[in-house]
Amino acid sequence: MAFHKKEAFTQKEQDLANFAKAMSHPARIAILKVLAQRNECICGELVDVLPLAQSTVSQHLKELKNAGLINGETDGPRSCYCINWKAFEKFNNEFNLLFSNLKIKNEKACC
Amino acid sequence: MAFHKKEAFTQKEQDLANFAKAMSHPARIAILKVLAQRNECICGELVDVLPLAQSTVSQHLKELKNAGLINGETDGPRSCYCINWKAFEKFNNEFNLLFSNLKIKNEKACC
DNA sequence: CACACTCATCGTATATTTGCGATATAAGAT
DNA sequence: ATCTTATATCGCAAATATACGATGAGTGTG
Repeated sequence: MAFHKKEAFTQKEQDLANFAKAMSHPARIAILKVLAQRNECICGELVDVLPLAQSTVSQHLKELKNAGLINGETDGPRSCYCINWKAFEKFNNEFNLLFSNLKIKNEKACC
Repeated sequence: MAFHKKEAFTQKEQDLANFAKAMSHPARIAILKVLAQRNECICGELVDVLPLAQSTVSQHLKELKNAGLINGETDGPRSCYCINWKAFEKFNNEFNLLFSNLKIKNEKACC
Protein backbone atom coordinates (compact mmCIF):
# COMPACT_ATOMS: atom_id res chain seq x y z
CA MET A 1 0.00 0.00 0.00
CA ALA A 2 2.58 2.54 -0.97
CA PHE A 3 0.65 5.59 -1.96
CA HIS A 4 2.24 8.61 -3.53
CA LYS A 5 4.51 6.70 -5.88
CA LYS A 6 6.13 9.73 -7.38
CA GLU A 7 9.59 8.73 -6.27
CA ALA A 8 9.44 5.80 -8.68
CA PHE A 9 10.01 8.17 -11.60
CA THR A 10 13.11 9.95 -12.82
CA GLN A 11 14.23 13.20 -11.26
CA LYS A 12 13.61 15.09 -14.46
CA GLU A 13 10.07 13.79 -14.68
CA GLN A 14 9.49 14.80 -11.11
CA ASP A 15 10.98 18.24 -11.64
CA LEU A 16 8.79 18.90 -14.64
CA ALA A 17 5.75 17.62 -12.79
CA ASN A 18 6.51 19.84 -9.81
CA PHE A 19 6.86 22.84 -12.03
CA ALA A 20 3.55 22.03 -13.68
CA LYS A 21 1.93 21.51 -10.33
CA ALA A 22 3.02 24.95 -9.19
CA MET A 23 1.15 26.37 -12.17
CA SER A 24 -1.84 24.09 -11.86
CA HIS A 25 -4.08 26.59 -10.11
CA PRO A 26 -5.62 29.67 -11.73
CA ALA A 27 -4.82 31.76 -8.69
CA ARG A 28 -1.13 31.05 -9.10
CA ILE A 29 -1.29 31.83 -12.81
CA ALA A 30 -2.97 35.10 -11.92
CA ILE A 31 -0.30 35.86 -9.36
CA LEU A 32 2.43 35.36 -11.94
CA LYS A 33 0.58 37.64 -14.33
CA VAL A 34 0.35 40.41 -11.76
CA LEU A 35 3.98 40.03 -10.83
CA ALA A 36 4.73 40.49 -14.51
CA GLN A 37 2.52 43.46 -15.27
CA ARG A 38 3.90 45.60 -12.48
CA ASN A 39 7.56 46.17 -12.96
CA GLU A 40 8.06 46.32 -9.25
CA CYS A 41 7.77 43.47 -6.85
CA ILE A 42 4.40 43.25 -5.24
CA CYS A 43 3.34 42.23 -1.77
CA GLY A 44 -0.23 42.38 -0.56
CA GLU A 45 -1.61 44.24 -3.52
CA LEU A 46 -2.19 40.73 -4.73
CA VAL A 47 -4.76 40.31 -2.01
CA ASP A 48 -6.68 43.31 -3.33
CA VAL A 49 -6.61 42.00 -6.87
CA LEU A 50 -7.39 38.36 -6.22
CA PRO A 51 -10.75 37.03 -5.07
CA LEU A 52 -9.16 35.22 -2.17
CA ALA A 53 -8.51 35.77 1.50
CA GLN A 54 -5.13 37.05 2.62
CA SER A 55 -4.13 33.77 4.18
CA THR A 56 -4.97 31.90 1.01
CA VAL A 57 -2.92 34.24 -1.14
CA SER A 58 -0.04 33.86 1.24
CA GLN A 59 -0.30 30.11 0.94
CA HIS A 60 -0.21 30.25 -2.86
CA LEU A 61 2.81 32.52 -2.70
CA LYS A 62 4.51 30.02 -0.46
CA GLU A 63 3.90 27.24 -2.94
CA LEU A 64 5.24 29.29 -5.82
CA LYS A 65 8.28 30.11 -3.73
CA ASN A 66 8.81 26.50 -2.72
CA ALA A 67 8.62 25.47 -6.35
CA GLY A 68 11.30 28.08 -7.07
CA LEU A 69 9.18 30.09 -9.50
CA ILE A 70 9.30 33.29 -7.51
CA ASN A 71 11.64 34.97 -5.07
CA GLY A 72 10.58 36.74 -1.94
CA GLU A 73 12.15 39.32 0.32
CA THR A 74 10.85 40.92 3.46
CA ASP A 75 11.03 44.66 2.99
CA GLY A 76 10.24 46.25 6.30
CA PRO A 77 6.77 45.26 7.41
CA ARG A 78 5.82 44.05 3.95
CA SER A 79 6.92 41.25 1.67
CA CYS A 80 8.15 41.70 -1.85
CA TYR A 81 7.83 39.01 -4.48
CA CYS A 82 9.02 38.70 -8.01
CA ILE A 83 9.61 36.09 -10.64
CA ASN A 84 12.68 33.88 -10.52
CA TRP A 85 13.79 34.12 -14.10
CA LYS A 86 16.39 31.45 -14.09
CA ALA A 87 14.10 28.70 -12.89
CA PHE A 88 11.30 29.95 -15.04
CA GLU A 89 13.28 29.80 -18.24
CA LYS A 90 14.91 26.55 -17.35
CA PHE A 91 11.57 24.83 -17.12
CA ASN A 92 10.23 26.61 -20.14
CA ASN A 93 13.17 25.30 -22.11
CA GLU A 94 12.59 21.80 -20.86
CA PHE A 95 9.00 21.97 -21.97
CA ASN A 96 10.03 23.19 -25.37
CA LEU A 97 12.58 20.43 -25.62
CA LEU A 98 10.02 17.80 -24.84
CA PHE A 99 7.58 19.26 -27.30
CA SER A 100 9.97 19.73 -30.17
CA ASN A 101 11.49 16.29 -29.80
CA LEU A 102 8.08 14.85 -30.28
CA LYS A 103 7.20 17.10 -33.15
CA ILE A 104 10.15 16.00 -35.23
CA LYS A 105 9.46 12.34 -34.74
CA ASN A 106 5.81 11.93 -35.40
CA GLU A 107 4.45 14.92 -37.19
CA LYS A 108 1.91 12.63 -38.79
CA ALA A 109 0.76 10.61 -35.82
CA CYS A 110 -1.85 7.98 -36.34
CA CYS A 111 -4.96 8.97 -34.45
CA MET B 1 -17.66 28.41 2.76
CA ALA B 2 -17.28 28.33 -0.97
CA PHE B 3 -14.43 25.99 -1.63
CA HIS B 4 -12.90 25.41 -4.99
CA LYS B 5 -12.96 29.02 -6.13
CA LYS B 6 -11.44 28.37 -9.50
CA GLU B 7 -14.41 29.75 -11.38
CA ALA B 8 -13.59 33.19 -10.04
CA PHE B 9 -10.69 33.49 -12.47
CA THR B 10 -10.59 34.16 -16.20
CA GLN B 11 -11.11 31.37 -18.68
CA LYS B 12 -7.57 31.70 -19.96
CA GLU B 13 -6.16 31.37 -16.49
CA GLN B 14 -8.27 28.30 -15.91
CA ASP B 15 -7.25 26.77 -19.22
CA LEU B 16 -3.59 27.25 -18.52
CA ALA B 17 -4.03 25.86 -15.03
CA ASN B 18 -5.86 22.82 -16.35
CA PHE B 19 -3.14 22.17 -18.86
CA ALA B 20 -0.54 22.43 -16.14
CA LYS B 21 -2.55 20.17 -13.90
CA ALA B 22 -2.63 17.50 -16.58
CA MET B 23 1.17 17.56 -16.56
CA SER B 24 1.52 17.82 -12.81
CA HIS B 25 2.24 14.16 -12.21
CA PRO B 26 5.45 12.37 -13.16
CA ALA B 27 3.49 9.37 -14.41
CA ARG B 28 1.73 11.55 -16.94
CA ILE B 29 4.99 13.15 -18.01
CA ALA B 30 6.39 9.67 -18.46
CA ILE B 31 3.38 8.62 -20.51
CA LEU B 32 3.84 11.57 -22.84
CA LYS B 33 7.50 10.67 -23.23
CA VAL B 34 6.70 7.10 -24.18
CA LEU B 35 4.03 8.21 -26.62
CA ALA B 36 6.70 10.37 -28.20
CA GLN B 37 9.55 7.89 -28.38
CA ARG B 38 7.55 5.24 -30.19
CA ASN B 39 6.40 6.49 -33.50
CA GLU B 40 3.29 4.40 -33.28
CA CYS B 41 0.45 4.88 -30.92
CA ILE B 42 0.76 2.78 -27.84
CA CYS B 43 -1.79 1.00 -25.74
CA GLY B 44 -0.98 -1.15 -22.74
CA GLU B 45 2.74 -1.26 -23.29
CA LEU B 46 2.59 1.70 -20.97
CA VAL B 47 1.56 -0.61 -18.19
CA ASP B 48 4.72 -2.68 -18.70
CA VAL B 49 6.92 0.39 -18.68
CA LEU B 50 5.37 2.26 -15.79
CA PRO B 51 5.62 1.21 -12.14
CA LEU B 52 1.87 1.38 -11.73
CA ALA B 53 -1.10 -0.94 -11.86
CA GLN B 54 -3.13 -1.22 -15.04
CA SER B 55 -6.11 0.55 -13.58
CA THR B 56 -3.96 3.44 -12.44
CA VAL B 57 -2.36 3.85 -15.85
CA SER B 58 -5.79 3.79 -17.42
CA GLN B 59 -6.87 6.53 -15.07
CA HIS B 60 -3.90 8.73 -15.95
CA LEU B 61 -4.62 8.20 -19.64
CA LYS B 62 -8.18 9.27 -19.04
CA GLU B 63 -7.03 12.48 -17.40
CA LEU B 64 -4.66 13.27 -20.23
CA LYS B 65 -7.46 12.63 -22.67
CA ASN B 66 -9.92 14.78 -20.74
CA ALA B 67 -7.39 17.57 -20.70
CA GLY B 68 -7.14 17.21 -24.47
CA LEU B 69 -3.44 16.42 -24.51
CA ILE B 70 -3.80 13.02 -26.11
CA ASN B 71 -6.22 11.30 -28.45
CA GLY B 72 -7.44 7.76 -28.03
CA GLU B 73 -8.97 5.22 -30.33
CA THR B 74 -10.15 1.72 -29.66
CA ASP B 75 -8.39 -0.52 -32.14
CA GLY B 76 -9.96 -3.94 -31.84
CA PRO B 77 -9.56 -5.26 -28.33
CA ARG B 78 -6.87 -2.72 -27.51
CA SER B 79 -6.69 1.04 -27.20
CA CYS B 80 -4.36 3.29 -29.10
CA TYR B 81 -3.22 6.63 -27.75
CA CYS B 82 -1.17 9.42 -29.19
CA ILE B 83 -0.44 13.05 -28.61
CA ASN B 84 -2.90 15.72 -29.66
CA TRP B 85 -0.54 18.11 -31.35
CA LYS B 86 -2.89 21.00 -31.79
CA ALA B 87 -3.77 21.33 -28.14
CA PHE B 88 -0.21 20.65 -27.12
CA GLU B 89 1.23 23.42 -29.24
CA LYS B 90 -1.54 25.81 -28.38
CA PHE B 91 -0.72 25.61 -24.72
CA ASN B 92 2.98 25.62 -25.35
CA ASN B 93 2.56 28.85 -27.24
CA GLU B 94 0.51 30.34 -24.47
CA PHE B 95 3.22 29.50 -21.99
CA ASN B 96 5.83 31.05 -24.20
CA LEU B 97 3.72 34.14 -24.60
CA LEU B 98 3.36 34.54 -20.86
CA PHE B 99 7.04 34.00 -20.32
CA SER B 100 8.28 36.34 -23.02
CA ASN B 101 5.90 39.12 -22.04
CA LEU B 102 7.43 39.08 -18.63
CA LYS B 103 10.96 38.89 -19.86
CA ILE B 104 10.70 42.03 -21.91
CA LYS B 105 9.25 44.05 -19.09
CA ASN B 106 11.40 43.31 -16.12
CA GLU B 107 14.61 41.73 -17.17
CA LYS B 108 16.22 43.36 -14.17
CA ALA B 109 13.68 42.58 -11.48
CA CYS B 110 14.32 43.72 -7.99
CA CYS B 111 14.74 40.69 -5.79
C1' DC C 1 5.06 51.80 25.35
C1' DA C 2 0.72 50.96 22.91
C1' DC C 3 -1.21 50.77 18.30
C1' DA C 4 -1.97 49.83 13.66
C1' DC C 5 -0.44 47.54 9.63
C1' DT C 6 1.45 43.73 6.84
C1' DC C 7 2.19 39.30 6.35
C1' DA C 8 3.01 34.23 7.74
C1' DT C 9 1.45 30.31 10.07
C1' DC C 10 -1.85 27.22 12.58
C1' DG C 11 -5.94 24.70 12.90
C1' DT C 12 -9.74 23.00 10.61
C1' DA C 13 -13.27 21.69 7.14
C1' DT C 14 -13.99 20.06 2.72
C1' DA C 15 -12.70 18.63 -1.96
C1' DT C 16 -9.73 16.42 -5.02
C1' DT C 17 -6.10 13.24 -6.34
C1' DT C 18 -3.75 8.95 -6.30
C1' DG C 19 -3.55 4.17 -6.12
C1' DC C 20 -5.17 -0.50 -6.08
C1' DG C 21 -8.03 -4.66 -6.49
C1' DA C 22 -12.21 -6.31 -8.24
C1' DT C 23 -15.35 -6.24 -11.70
C1' DA C 24 -17.38 -5.12 -16.24
C1' DT C 25 -16.97 -4.79 -21.23
C1' DA C 26 -15.65 -5.96 -25.70
C1' DA C 27 -13.08 -8.24 -29.31
C1' DG C 28 -10.63 -12.28 -30.95
C1' DA C 29 -9.34 -17.10 -30.57
C1' DT C 30 -10.36 -22.01 -29.71
C1' DA D 1 -20.43 -20.83 -26.79
C1' DT D 2 -16.46 -20.41 -23.86
C1' DC D 3 -12.04 -18.60 -22.85
C1' DT D 4 -8.39 -15.41 -23.16
C1' DT D 5 -6.65 -10.86 -23.68
C1' DA D 6 -6.86 -5.85 -23.33
C1' DT D 7 -8.83 -2.09 -21.38
C1' DA D 8 -12.15 0.75 -18.80
C1' DT D 9 -14.76 1.60 -14.74
C1' DC D 10 -16.26 1.11 -9.83
C1' DG D 11 -15.53 1.36 -5.03
C1' DC D 12 -12.68 2.16 -1.51
C1' DA D 13 -8.61 4.00 1.41
C1' DA D 14 -5.13 7.20 2.08
C1' DA D 15 -2.83 11.38 0.91
C1' DT D 16 -2.94 16.26 -0.80
C1' DA D 17 -4.79 20.47 -1.96
C1' DT D 18 -7.79 24.45 -1.22
C1' DA D 19 -9.84 27.84 1.49
C1' DC D 20 -10.84 30.44 5.52
C1' DG D 21 -10.70 32.64 10.16
C1' DA D 22 -7.89 33.24 14.04
C1' DT D 23 -3.66 33.97 15.87
C1' DG D 24 1.24 35.19 15.96
C1' DA D 25 5.45 37.71 14.59
C1' DG D 26 7.67 41.64 13.01
C1' DT D 27 7.84 46.86 11.73
C1' DG D 28 6.96 51.32 11.89
C1' DT D 29 4.11 55.28 13.99
C1' DG D 30 2.01 58.23 17.50
